[in-house]
Amino acid sequence: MANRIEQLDGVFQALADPTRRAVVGRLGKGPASISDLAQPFDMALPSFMKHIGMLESSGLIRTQKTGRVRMCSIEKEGLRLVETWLSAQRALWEARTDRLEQFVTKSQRKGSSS
Amino acid sequence: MANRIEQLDGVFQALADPTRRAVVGRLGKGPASISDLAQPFDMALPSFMKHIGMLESSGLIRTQKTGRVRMCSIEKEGLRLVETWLSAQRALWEARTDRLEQFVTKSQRKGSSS
DNA sequence: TATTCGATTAGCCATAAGGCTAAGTATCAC
DNA sequence: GTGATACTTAGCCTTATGGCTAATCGAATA
Repeated sequence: MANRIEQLDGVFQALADPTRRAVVGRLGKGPASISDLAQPFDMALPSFMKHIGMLESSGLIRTQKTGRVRMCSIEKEGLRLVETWLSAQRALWEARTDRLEQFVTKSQRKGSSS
Repeated sequence: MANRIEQLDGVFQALADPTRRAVVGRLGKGPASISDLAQPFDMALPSFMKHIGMLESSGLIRTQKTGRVRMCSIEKEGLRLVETWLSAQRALWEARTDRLEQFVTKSQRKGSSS
């Protein structure tokens, strides 16, 4: 599973657009069809479809076509990747909070101000 | 604070690149100069500087020049934005886990894998 | 069966991203 | 004050992103 890292690229990239984050937010409340999802956005359908495509290929959502309707739902594992990465970062910087704290405390004794 | 949303664009965009995530990871362990940070990457300095620029303008890192050296450090508030957004999403989908669970279970019978 | 409706494909366009080289600026070390 | 060091600026290139229109395809429906 070395491609976890590459998948993170896609997930973050997908989340870097407000339309796509809104879609993720909407799908967080429950599945919806493409046109349901597209309706709030002032955008041509093909443009919107590109967003859906990026969300799906990044693994943030899942879609399935039934008849002529394509239903979309959230894929929890997508956001979980982000959570995992984020936890790792937090772990890093919290591991050195003590040292930093000491440094800052020392510095403030000499320089004061805020 | 309506621009929180726009700032999220930048933060996610910044994190969508492995070089930049690596820099964030490195800075999580402590501050470093530009050339220290650049050294592990096989990339011309100006290219690397663009990454630093994006990280800084997104609010993920802070930099400060002293003499001819520019020191970079992590800006915790940047990643905190992501954490906040992520919590909001989790809150959404956990509020309806039961219904989702049923839908997902059905859908997964047909597709998905890995 | 003819229409309409939901989605898709194909192509175009402008801008941004991510890389490069070459040349410039400002310290710092001699 | 010469030269090395650490960035910075300017400009170029290629590919990706995010938008559009027009035309197509396959269900559903009248």
